Amino acid sequence: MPELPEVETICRTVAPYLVGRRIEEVQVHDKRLRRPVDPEFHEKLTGRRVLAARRRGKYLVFELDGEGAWAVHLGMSGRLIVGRPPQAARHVHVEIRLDDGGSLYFQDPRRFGACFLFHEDQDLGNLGIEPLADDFDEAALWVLRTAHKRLMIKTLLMDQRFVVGVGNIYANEALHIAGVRPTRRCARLRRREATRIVAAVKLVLQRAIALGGSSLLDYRDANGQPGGFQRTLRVYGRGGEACEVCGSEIRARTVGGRGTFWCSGCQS
DNA sequence: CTTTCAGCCTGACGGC
DNA sequence: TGCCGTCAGGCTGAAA
Repeated sequence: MPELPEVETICRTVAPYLVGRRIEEVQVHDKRLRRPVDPEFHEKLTGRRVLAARRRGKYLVFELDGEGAWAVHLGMSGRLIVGRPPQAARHVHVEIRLDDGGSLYFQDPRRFGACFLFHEDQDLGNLGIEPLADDFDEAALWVLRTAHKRLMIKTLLMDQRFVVGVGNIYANEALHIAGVRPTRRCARLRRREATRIVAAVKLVLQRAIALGGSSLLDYRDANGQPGGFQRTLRVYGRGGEACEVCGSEIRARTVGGRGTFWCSGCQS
């Protein structure tokens, strides 16, 4: 499930293959993504040169010569694969050939992803603060919590309009590190806790990027998960187990339709 | 305006 | 072995 660290890692690993290259050929095999692929996508992309690769929230953005940029969202199950076609060639929806003979494949079994051309970043939607940027600090989180006092803190962290890139897994993990229950209403947050949450979000994302860097490019892993990351999970998916920090039981419930986990001992 | 929630989709997994 | 039901999750758009 690509969240910020996975998208960041993919961005870094794909960039050397794409940046500077001209797109020679585009084949769209299946337009039926979450956001249907523009019928003219292949015409509009063919012949363009990729000038840069960057990430905005969970979007990969490839700057192109001429007007506009190309965005890829991986949804739940999307992958970008460079080099050879994926071993299981099913669900490869977009295939791109570059001027150096290289290829890029967009594969997405669940088709929750997106692949489109756009002009301004705001066309990507109303996206919030980048959590790893300096402007995501205690003061920024405090402003958000004050504007949305009734929301649960986990819901706030996961809402892309407020903070981008933090998905379900990292929201759960960050709040465990911060010692704050996911169900806590923003109104009842203390300033000190906001500080801890900011630090925990940054920590968990940076740690995941560090772990994700090695195993993403070849995608041998059946799930495309960054190697080693799952072993570091402290609460996610561990409902009923004992917390490794304090031994208390890890609780589980649904918050906003998402699996939510916290330690009954070290999160208050 | 804000907040909630069903629905999109396939693969994995458990039960029988 | 295989069939069936359930669940997972990011995001959208409609409803409350």
